[in-house]
Amino acid sequence: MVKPTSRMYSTTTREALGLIGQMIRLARIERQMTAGELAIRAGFSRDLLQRIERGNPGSSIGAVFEAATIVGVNLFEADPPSLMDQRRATQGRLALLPRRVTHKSRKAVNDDF
Amino acid sequence: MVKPTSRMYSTTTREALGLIGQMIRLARIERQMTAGELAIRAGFSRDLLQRIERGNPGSSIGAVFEAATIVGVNLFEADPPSLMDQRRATQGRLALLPRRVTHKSRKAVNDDF
DNA sequence: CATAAGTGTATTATAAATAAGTCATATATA
DNA sequence: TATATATGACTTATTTATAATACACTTATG
Repeated sequence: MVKPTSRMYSTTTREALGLIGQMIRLARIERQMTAGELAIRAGFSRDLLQRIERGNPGSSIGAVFEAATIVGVNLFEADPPSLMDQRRATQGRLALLPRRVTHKSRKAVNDDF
Repeated sequence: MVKPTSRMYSTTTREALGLIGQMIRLARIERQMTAGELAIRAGFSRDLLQRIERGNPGSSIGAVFEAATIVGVNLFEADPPSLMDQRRATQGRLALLPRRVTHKSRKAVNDDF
């Protein structure tokens, strides 16, 4: 069974999506690429690219990131090489935590951080 | 007609997705939230959250951003309030370009930037 | 030790995203 | 002005993502 869906998105999410779409579009135009060209290079349809540039929340994140990468919009970091470093650092922090957090501790927990 | 699909993703895209997934998972655990709790708050299934944390490229970008927002993983900017500013700035730059770039100029173009 | 809770993984149906195509419109160029 | 090209919007067929559910396994707590 599946709900009728029609999901809700926070303002932050919608703004972020609108922003990334605009950035992709701007970068594409600056590079003199047509929507069709970018779509082909990214490996998907022009239709999808247009939805991405419009900030459609349902687009697959892989497609969005792929388009962004091609036109040179850097995700997260202005500095691409740091991506792997960040990944490793994150992995390190995860390793410090208990192997599996299966249970929520019922002892008093200071939850504010 | 629809292609057999099975899309290809660049290394950069796959790394970025893995990173964002890890960051969400880490932030969630640090906040003592279970996967089920975060999924409910985000408005989708635990199944989807787990795919997101695993870096699945097919997940909808709206769902990923929503989860990230809830656990406090900031996209693009460390500074949330700047999001709207960025949006406006981008819109400003777009306004400077010809209303519609329908044609690729055939005059010599310096394409390197 | 028994119980409760969380995770990881798999399965199945259904809803949604996507590809492909078409058409109207706008714009740059000749 | 005529032509070629790009965009935006829409439609339809199909693929894919998603929700719901279930089960084994692990860990914390009583």
